[in-house]
Amino acid sequence: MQNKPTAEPAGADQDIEDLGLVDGLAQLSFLVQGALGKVAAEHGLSVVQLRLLGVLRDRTPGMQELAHHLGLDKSSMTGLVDRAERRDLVRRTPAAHDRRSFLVSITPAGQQLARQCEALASRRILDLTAHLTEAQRGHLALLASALVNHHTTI
Amino acid sequence: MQNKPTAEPAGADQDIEDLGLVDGLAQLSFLVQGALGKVAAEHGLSVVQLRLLGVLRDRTPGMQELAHHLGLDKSSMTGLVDRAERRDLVRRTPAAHDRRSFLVSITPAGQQLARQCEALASRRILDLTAHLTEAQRGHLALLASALVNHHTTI
DNA sequence: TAATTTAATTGGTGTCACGAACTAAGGAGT
DNA sequence: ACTCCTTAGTTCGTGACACCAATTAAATTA
Repeated sequence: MQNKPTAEPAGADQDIEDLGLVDGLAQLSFLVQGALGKVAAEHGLSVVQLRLLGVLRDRTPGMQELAHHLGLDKSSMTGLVDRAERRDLVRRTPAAHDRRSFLVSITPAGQQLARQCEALASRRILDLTAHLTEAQRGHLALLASALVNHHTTI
Repeated sequence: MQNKPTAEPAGADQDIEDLGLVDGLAQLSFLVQGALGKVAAEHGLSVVQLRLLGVLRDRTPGMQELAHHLGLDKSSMTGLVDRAERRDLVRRTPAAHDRRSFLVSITPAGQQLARQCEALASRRILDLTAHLTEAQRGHLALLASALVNHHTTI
């Protein structure tokens, strides 16, 4: 997931080693997570908190639902939301029809922070792709979207 | 980083929303990290440990160097290598020319575990891209490689 | 040799993740 | 109504991780 395997015959553009799909995506994900991590850190957040805010931009799910969406255990959510709530980034609202459950929503402060992080993240991720051509960036965006869409739709 | 922005005019293939480069890559990275996390978990590892083994497949760096490569603080490395060493996945060898430093290398057990995880990770990541065409997979691999190569070369 | 830099560790704090056990509320079935 | 079971969320205990600041020991420089 991290090494440079046997070099390919000859790179078309420059000396680009084809890492293969698996290593390529794995390492790409580390790069992106690193970038997001830095952005989050600059605002005193963790990647998970940042992701939480991102999720809540257009949703107001219950704890359970949120846990499922983030791929976390429900017990992990309690602490996550607790910490975010303590910073006034997020709010728990009693659900209308079920006195056991809460709806988690983002606060104005949370929205503002999220927007700041987004802007920064955009710049950082664009930096990551700075050496790609505009066409390549577009292509990459489409391929990533295609992949992601499929797996969030399901 | 997580929402579905304004839909594009009309998807070429199917109803693919273009998330844009930033959201697309961010969400893709979450998917990939999730997949790697599951693979690691199935073998009692964390993503970081798995990555550590990956790095050591073709390197024998010092602690410092390793920390830099993983983007971690040197103090984080001590614990990381400690835990891996405790499981006999990794070994500290005194460096030849500097009695302060150690070279970290992977053990046979570590290599074996790494290979198992690689195989599993390959399958899982291929599953992620199952609905892409072979050409798209190839393209994605090349774009990811181009991006990654640039940022590990620098 | 003395002063500085470097490699790594230690100790302290906080985040995050999980599983197991628990509380409280909703629903089923009788 | 009244058990029985499921569901939503929390609590508790444990461990991995990550950082910073401070420390030790070796190497380097002056």
